[in-house]
Amino acid sequence: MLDLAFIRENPEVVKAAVVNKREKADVDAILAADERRRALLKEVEALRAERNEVSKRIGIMKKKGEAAGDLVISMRQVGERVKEIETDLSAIDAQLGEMLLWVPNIPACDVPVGDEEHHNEVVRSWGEKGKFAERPAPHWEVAERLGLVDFARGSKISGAGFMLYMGLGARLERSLINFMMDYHSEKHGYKEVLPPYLVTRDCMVGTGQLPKLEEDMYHVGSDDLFMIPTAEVPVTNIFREEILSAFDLPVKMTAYSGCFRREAGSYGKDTRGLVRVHQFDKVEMVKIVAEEKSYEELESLLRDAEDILQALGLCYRVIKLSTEGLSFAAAKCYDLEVWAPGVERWLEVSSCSNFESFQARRANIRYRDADGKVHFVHTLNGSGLAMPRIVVAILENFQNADGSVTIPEVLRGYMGGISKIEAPKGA
RNA sequence: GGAGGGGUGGCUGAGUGGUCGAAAGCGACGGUUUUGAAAACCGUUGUAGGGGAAACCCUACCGGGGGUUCGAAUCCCUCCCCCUCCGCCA
Repeated sequence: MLDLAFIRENPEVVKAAVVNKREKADVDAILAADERRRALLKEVEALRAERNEVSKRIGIMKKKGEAAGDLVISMRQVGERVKEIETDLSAIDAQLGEMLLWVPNIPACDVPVGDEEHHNEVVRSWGEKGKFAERPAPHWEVAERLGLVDFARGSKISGAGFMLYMGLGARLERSLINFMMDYHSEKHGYKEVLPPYLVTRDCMVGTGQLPKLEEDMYHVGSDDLFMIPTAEVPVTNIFREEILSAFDLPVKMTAYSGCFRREAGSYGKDTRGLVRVHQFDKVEMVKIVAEEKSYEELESLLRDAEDILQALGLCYRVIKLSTEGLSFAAAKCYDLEVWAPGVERWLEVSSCSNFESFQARRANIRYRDADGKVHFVHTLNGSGLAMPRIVVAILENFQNADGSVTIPEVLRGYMGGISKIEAPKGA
């Protein structure tokens, strides 16, 4: 959410953000509602001031045993008028609040304007695309041959897009989670968190998934709870409605969670394999920082995510997203894309974003500086990383001519010491 | 799920219709004193919105929402959360 006073004073900046992000918020309607709201407020506050003052006098008169009937009657009328205005005011407040929830964050000034295809920027890349004698098999073939994922039975249990990992496939997934969690908590100094997977509507509004993305979310109607699409939601909302001390900042947290996405409207794209699924595992990093530090913290967050890819020995590139690629809530975002030779594509495995105070305003997360002044925090998060596509990259990059897959060295301790996944005997 | 008890400022906690944004204590901050510190003493100490050039003024907020009343932290309704006991359960 943007500061209403900021919108009032910089309507052109906000309108440009709406256009550049291809959003639909009506800034002029917001300004009109804001003006109307302030006029009503002025009126009702004057009436309330009068009523407060006279009511005080009535109390004193009654205590002395004096009659106050006339004053009571006239205040009854004032009260009725107050109630009328309050009704109008709460209608306009609700309307204004709803409109504000649809205003996107403003892209940072160094974010390229335009569509993703032409204006995303490759910032750097790391590693080499592996060389293969012939085109490597896509991961679903590797996974099936080695008995790592049972796609058919996953669909039988839960429908298309739900994965059933088996044997060493399940072990590989768990190893990756543990490896990443250990790395971020031990080497990068993040506090480990294990959050709930179901959150309230307020949390979803707080981090900006709602109202815009409601149809992409799994919703438990009987309790009005949402399955989290990312651990970002519960973890960022840990400090919702709180005022932190400047001395507690930066807060750095890392969390593993299942992530649940309906992916409505994306049928037909990436329907095979592990690239786009309804439920997946992800290790997330969240930072809560003072505003002057947030861009610095974004760069270090990005490096923390890159470290994982480098440790796994996977070739990747860093993309700075253009305005149209930015999510609704982000001011700036880097994507990490890993090379997958079997599907011959770069796959997004992390988004590292700075939300500035956008989420903090929605979730009301603030901090008190050394002088006692209260400010909104800046929030950031980044995947560190999303599992399924890392499994894709491992299976496709590290497959051998004999059909086996070599396990990256950093995972071997987590995999019970084995260095290769081989086809089950007799298969 | 049932029965009972609670939710008040950074914390503890008083307040059951009127001058209460809220006693008291603790903590924090500033000052006096001290070589320095502690103690003692004095003072300050919530958030947000609106108005104003400013000093400052007004309004709202005692878990959330609604109601009664001239007036609500206080009475009523409703929802949420916490505690105790019972039930159920991985």
